[in-house]
Amino acid sequence: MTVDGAQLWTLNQRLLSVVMDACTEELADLGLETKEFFVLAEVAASPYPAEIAVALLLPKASVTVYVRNLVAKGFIRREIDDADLRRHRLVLTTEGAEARDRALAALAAEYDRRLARITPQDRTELQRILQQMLSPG
Amino acid sequence: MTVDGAQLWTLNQRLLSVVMDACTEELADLGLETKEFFVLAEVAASPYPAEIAVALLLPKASVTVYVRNLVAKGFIRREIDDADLRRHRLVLTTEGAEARDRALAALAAEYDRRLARITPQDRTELQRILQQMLSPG
DNA sequence: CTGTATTAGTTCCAAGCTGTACCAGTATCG
DNA sequence: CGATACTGGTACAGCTTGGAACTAATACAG
Repeated sequence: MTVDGAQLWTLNQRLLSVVMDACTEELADLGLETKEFFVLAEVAASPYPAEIAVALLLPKASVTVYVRNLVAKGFIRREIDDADLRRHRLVLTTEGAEARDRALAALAAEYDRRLARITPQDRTELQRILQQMLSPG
Repeated sequence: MTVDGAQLWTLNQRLLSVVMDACTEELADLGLETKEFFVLAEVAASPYPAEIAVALLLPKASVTVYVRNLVAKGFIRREIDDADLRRHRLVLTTEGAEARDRALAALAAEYDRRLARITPQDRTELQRILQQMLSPG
């Protein structure tokens, strides 16, 4: 018998909601809104607003807002890209990198609380499966 | 711990975003906003607004709006609960059930497109793992 | 009964998000 | 070079969202 995709999806969806909800307060303590955190965490991999928008499936206008906030909070810094003067290269500040790491740790801790219920073997399994499902194509 | 919880979380999060984004248009064709769909899909299991709010981690005020829209679209109907006159028992209309099923099918199709990359064995595996992680505690 | 506390659902309005229009810099073509 | 098309980022107006206050029904104590 095949596993029901919709059911599986709902299950997964709910899991992520619950974990994120549990972390919202800790993120706030670090001075981060949920959406802002996602942007902050993406800066290292995608240092330009346009790239972040694509990576996170967010409208450009929204990224503008989150970046503005993150700059105001001193978590990131804008630099002008010498190669393309329209671009704002985003750079993590020391505080930004620290906040991001702490936020990721908090998230991992909560997720780990869930992961702890399954065996290490299952965790490796899970990672492999998700990676496979997410791979481009 | 060999598997990084934060990484795993991000992976999973991204997968769900991508799948949901891919379905948004199809849901719109059915006359459903994304959030409305979640409410519609929950009505059968949680027939009262307050229950839906708890189940979906949504504020009551938001549920009010989505329910209003779903009623206006003819997907659900309000009935007064004889046992408790404050309560609005929500009932799926025929159109509502049909729209929900089609939406779920679209979602499952997209998720299946991803699931198709892994073996049936892995799917069962995945379901078991997620269920375990989500179980109350 | 009356008074107090609790719960279901709504309304109000402030805060948040995003589509659209826009400006500035780049690329290409003649 | 000048015209046209495109891309990066921002501004703003309009819609969506959700916290707080509110109303109506229930529960229960005295």
